[in-house]
Amino acid sequence: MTADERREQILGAALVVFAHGGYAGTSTDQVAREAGVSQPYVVRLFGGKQQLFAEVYAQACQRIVDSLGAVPAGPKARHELGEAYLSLVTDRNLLLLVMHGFAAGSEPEIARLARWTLTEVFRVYRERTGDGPDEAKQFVAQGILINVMMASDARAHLDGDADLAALVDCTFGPGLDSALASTGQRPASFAAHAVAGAHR
Amino acid sequence: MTADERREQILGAALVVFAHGGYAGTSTDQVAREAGVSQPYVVRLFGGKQQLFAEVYAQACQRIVDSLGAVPAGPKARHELGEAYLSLVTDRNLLLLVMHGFAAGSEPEIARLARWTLTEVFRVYRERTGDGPDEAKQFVAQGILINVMMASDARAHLDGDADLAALVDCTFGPGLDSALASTGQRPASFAAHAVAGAHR
DNA sequence: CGAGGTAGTAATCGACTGATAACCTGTCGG
DNA sequence: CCGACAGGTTATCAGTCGATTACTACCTCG
Repeated sequence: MTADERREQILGAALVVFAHGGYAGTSTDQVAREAGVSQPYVVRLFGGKQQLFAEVYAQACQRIVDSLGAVPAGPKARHELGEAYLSLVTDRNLLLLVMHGFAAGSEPEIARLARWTLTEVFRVYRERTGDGPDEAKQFVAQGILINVMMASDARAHLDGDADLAALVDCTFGPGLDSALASTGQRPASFAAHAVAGAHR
Repeated sequence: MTADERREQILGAALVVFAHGGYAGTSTDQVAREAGVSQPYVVRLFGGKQQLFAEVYAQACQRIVDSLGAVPAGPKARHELGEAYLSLVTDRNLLLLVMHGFAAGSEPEIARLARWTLTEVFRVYRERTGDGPDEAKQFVAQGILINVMMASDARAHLDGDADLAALVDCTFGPGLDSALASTGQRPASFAAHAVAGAHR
């Protein structure tokens, strides 16, 4: 296997384990085992744990921005951007990783990427829909709320809590269940997508 | 010093360092040094690192819910709840800790507290204002957006980025700067507040 | 064949971490 | 004075982690 392919494979593995444990809570050895390679190789390929995390996080942010950016402008853009986002958060690993990034305000580079992602989503929404800043802000806020609800696994704990159920109900609008029907942890298409994205 | 006083003092110190590094990224020794005691004492007082974090996190969630819960019902409730929240996030440590909790969906107990906090804010908002679920959801979403913007330090990075500036502008409504005028990292009143809150 | 580059691994190390055990110290009732 | 308990420390340990070094297997081109 070429080094580029390995890189993308390890990035995929790192997404899974970093999403679960965050940066500090995950060892390079866990990443290596998930990817099926040795731990020193992971370190050498990426130059260190920090750089590995930064690459994984940057790739995740890029995926979000790319996915929303692919929606064309027009009267249906509002609806399609919502659908695109719901389809993104179907990947729980992506979602959890983004959350970890939001909490890592201590690391300047990660915080920068977090700001960039928020700003891009805001900008793309305005550009594609023609809406004003307030509507765009509400789109972003709603997206983050969805993230938090998914991260804390709210949909699996509605039992007996009518308030939580009401919050979940109106957070995920209609058309949610269609998007979440296929909640496979890691979409089979991702590895292929990542490899295809490699530059060679 | 009484053990109860020490407990509250250490909880305050733990809030600061956990907010910065998260659970896994913070050692019990860092907590101990911040509190001015020895590391084994921290471990023994709380029974372990996990229990310490759980207590700190629970206290933080409680502070949020209590603060919003203190707002009386009435026509001005909408505005006062917003003000109360803005005043809460003035404490960057509280905010960052909550973010870390949102990202820690792996730990069931932390995720439970996160859900509980979201639900309580949602419930209290509806009860105090009489608004419907959609308005309450938007309040919650806006609150989390504020968290994320503060955590990623967006207000300090507006330079040259008109989109980010627009997002920040309409995220923090008017009356923000009054609330943030005193953005000391750790309000001087907090330590006293914590100690005063001890049950003795 | 053999030189050289590419893709990896095994072995190992120093630093750090959470936890435990044993010990110290002031104070207060009898 | 003295036991005893609450508050707190020093010393220490076993495990884990990120990183480095040195090695190996394989391919490819002259």
